[in-house]
Amino acid sequence: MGTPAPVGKLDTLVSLCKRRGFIFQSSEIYGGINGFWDYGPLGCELKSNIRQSWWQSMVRLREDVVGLDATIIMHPAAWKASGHLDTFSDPMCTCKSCKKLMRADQTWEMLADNELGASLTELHANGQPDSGRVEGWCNGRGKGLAPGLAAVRNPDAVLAAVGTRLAGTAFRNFVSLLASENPAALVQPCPHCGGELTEPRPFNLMFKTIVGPVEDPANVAYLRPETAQSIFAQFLNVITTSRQSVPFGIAQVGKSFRNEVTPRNFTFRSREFEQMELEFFIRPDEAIELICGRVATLADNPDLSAPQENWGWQVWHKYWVEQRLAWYRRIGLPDASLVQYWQEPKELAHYARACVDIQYAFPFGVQELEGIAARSDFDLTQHQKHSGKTMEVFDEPLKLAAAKLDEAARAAFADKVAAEWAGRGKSADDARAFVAKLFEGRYIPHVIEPSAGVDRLALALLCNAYAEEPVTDDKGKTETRVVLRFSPRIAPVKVAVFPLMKNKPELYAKAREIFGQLQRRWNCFWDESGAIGRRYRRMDEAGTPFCVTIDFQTLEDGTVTLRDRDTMKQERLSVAALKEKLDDSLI
RNA sequence: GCGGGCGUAGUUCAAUGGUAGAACUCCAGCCUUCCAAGCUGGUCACACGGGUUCGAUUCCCGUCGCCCGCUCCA
Repeated sequence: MGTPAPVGKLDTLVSLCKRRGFIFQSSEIYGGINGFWDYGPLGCELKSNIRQSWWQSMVRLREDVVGLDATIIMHPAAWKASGHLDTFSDPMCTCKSCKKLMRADQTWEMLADNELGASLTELHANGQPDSGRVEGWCNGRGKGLAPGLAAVRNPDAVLAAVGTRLAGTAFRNFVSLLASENPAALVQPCPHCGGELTEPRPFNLMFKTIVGPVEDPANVAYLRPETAQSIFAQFLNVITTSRQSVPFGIAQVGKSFRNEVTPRNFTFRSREFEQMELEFFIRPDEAIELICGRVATLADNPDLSAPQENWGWQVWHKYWVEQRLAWYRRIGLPDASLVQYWQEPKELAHYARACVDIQYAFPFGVQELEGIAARSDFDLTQHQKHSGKTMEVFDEPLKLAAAKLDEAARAAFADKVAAEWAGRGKSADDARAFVAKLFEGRYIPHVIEPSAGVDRLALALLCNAYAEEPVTDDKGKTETRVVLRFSPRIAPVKVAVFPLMKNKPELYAKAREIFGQLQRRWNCFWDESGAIGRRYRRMDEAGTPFCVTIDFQTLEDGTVTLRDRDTMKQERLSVAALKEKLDDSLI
């Protein structure tokens, strides 16, 4: 086997994807459209195999996960509840000097976090800036830190104009005075260079559309930016019809849409993309404690091979991380190419308790394939608030466990939970109301969310599979063989079938017969044209793991040759043995 | 959205103010008893739209797309 050559530049892969029919630019005959990609004959098989493998492992092989296939367009209120309507339309500013783009509501925060901000804070001296120092700063250090700041570009005029107003003023006002050519109209400075920011402009990260024939603001709806929300919105229907109870999960695969600022890196960041999401609902830790007496955490070093009754959210979260990593290994991504990135507490969304990114080392950098978040009961709570429908479940074991406690034990438990919640900055009253519900066997489930991108994974599999290797023929001529070493389980075409020669009718007929048999079980490819070696190489570029050739010996003893993509070795075996071998490799 | 670079067959590259050329690929035929062989023939391109010009693939403008950087990434 030759040395796998990593895809150094994405261009080579993009070119192969087009040449072999994996991925095309959307609407290419019209010049293409930025951020949208189509999957050709091989690409759609690859994606289909990814989806099927995911579904198999997440739904079919489990008894505690069921499926859902919801619409892309939902009631707009769902997006209000989820928070997307607000967070996906953040006003953005551009700096007129350095041209950087940033969220308008974060500029002060960014300033507070950087060197420029620190330097200005020092200069501000709690509202008692020294005018000499300010002037010195503008002529000195400020030139490096804030080349765009008005007071740096033009210190004499600006400092004269603001005069004594610098003293005794608040920090933001102080900075704004330095940032403005016109002290009457204060501007907010760019946190990067001190330059003038444009007025905040709205950015719409969700695609809008109109439902119904009348184009009226009341009819605005959105293409979903994630599939997860429909799972939460259908939570009650699924739980009442599926005979599942917490802990259990709802899985969904489907398209999502985000009006990305910058689609980049081939299909990696697309505006239309496909997600594979699981929302796995679990009991709140407090319920586990009532039922089991104690909550298992990672500190207990739990065995993660099979779920246990006493697992708290932390263990469930870790369990899903391990499950997902095992799946990536199974479909052919080596451990060495995967990175587990545990988000720092300050990076987490406010409702998230933990989030792990599973990242892959793409040619353009280590980037996220999947995020596994512990989202507490945030989502269901939001939908409960906005829809007015209760998202509480009734948990019989919990009610029975609570019934065994006497008044004193209940009070002690309530006190303990109230104290814990207070420690996390939550209201003690809420904690007591929550505990009262728990004693009735009721709670809003918490959720662990493994959310993966189909397109990103397809790209990772392509990058991982791509290899170039030198091949020397009998005459000593060396050429480069391009081969996609997909795991057979996700390879778009499993078996290619070739008659050794096409102008021998008996050979041809036998080959067609065998092709017909294999075709019923696997995605097969028929190729009768060109030299046999050429046909093998074509299949190498498509990533087809096996090629079966029917030759004259087949007519005599019924055996065929099976050629292995990776080793290029051949073995001769009967058709029955061939099927068995393929079964072993492909299922 | 901003700045820079780029845009010629499927791919990789030429040439040109006067109707675009090659290699490989692809297709067909012949040949061929296992790794891109050979022979013959064939298909396929100046991203799109304006402008200048007798004439534009070439010069100019705009749009779109791709790449790089900034930015965004619940």
